[in-house]
Amino acid sequence: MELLTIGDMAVRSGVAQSALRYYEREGLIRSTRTGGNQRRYERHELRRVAFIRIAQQVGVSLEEIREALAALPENRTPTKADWARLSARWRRKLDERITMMERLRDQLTGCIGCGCLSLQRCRLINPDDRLARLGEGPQLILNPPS
Amino acid sequence: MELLTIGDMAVRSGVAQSALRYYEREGLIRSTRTGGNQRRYERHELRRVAFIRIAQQVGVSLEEIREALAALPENRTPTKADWARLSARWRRKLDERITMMERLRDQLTGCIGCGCLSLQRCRLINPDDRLARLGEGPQLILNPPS
DNA sequence: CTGCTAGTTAAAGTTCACTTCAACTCAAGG
DNA sequence: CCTTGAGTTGAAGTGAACTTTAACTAGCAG
Repeated sequence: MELLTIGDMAVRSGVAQSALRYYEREGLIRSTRTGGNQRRYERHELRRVAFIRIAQQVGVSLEEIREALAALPENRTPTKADWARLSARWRRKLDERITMMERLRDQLTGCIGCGCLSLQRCRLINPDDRLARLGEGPQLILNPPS
Repeated sequence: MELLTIGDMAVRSGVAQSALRYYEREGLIRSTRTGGNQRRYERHELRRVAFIRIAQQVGVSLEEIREALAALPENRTPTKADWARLSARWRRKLDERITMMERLRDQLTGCIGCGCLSLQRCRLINPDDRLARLGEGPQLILNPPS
């Protein structure tokens, strides 16, 4: 089995056929066509789909994922090195997101102690007036300092 | 300033007025009305809004948040203890979510080494055939064992 | 009273990520 | 040749979480 049908892709990736067609329309994955106009996928497209689903779990939009995948070569099958680069970048995104959630958790824990949870007013969520210039809302959580 | 107008709420919570009205329609927050039919919010409603936004950051739907907030008393201003109970439950949700993202990160890191990312086929994402009966897709990530 | 700002409503519109539908084609088996 | 199963399309529908719009009212300064 050289190329995969859309049915194969759906079963092996756990993603609905309609979603795969949608991803293709949105430029996230690609396929060639048979004489009878049916899609055929190279096996490495499964990795793209895997990457898409993993990135979605992290809360990344399809638009951002599309941009990230654009870093992969158009004309040749991506190598391990190509995927490694992409995955390393993504690992950083994941780390940032985990850090943000840990901060959120720690602040919530703090708020259990003080009984607050009052956004701007709460020194645990917004401990520094300096943050005020960044805008309204719980800045430390929404726009964490990098 | 005893009660807050919707404008005050919007500024102090960083949430648009239209969103506040929406939350009220959906039963997430409450207000009283003036003689002229304008909304007036008690200050503790700011905490509800804070909680809503924090929970959303964790990826919880408004429906789930509504159910959680239902644990707060209807007839009296929530006490520190009320908020502490709610926050403690939420902390558990946050911990679970963080654990899931750490697993995701570690698996992605593993895949940088092996260059894979092939869903079912990848032993790092789906290391045990036993998982197959749970359905298609990268089960370890989508339905992590509790 | 005139303006002006801040608030009210119901209803319609928006974005994202898909799914569903209707009508159609293609390839293989009997 | 006929049926069946898998595939195709564009268009419309879905649900979540809001936002926008239009037409209206309330409260206050001058």
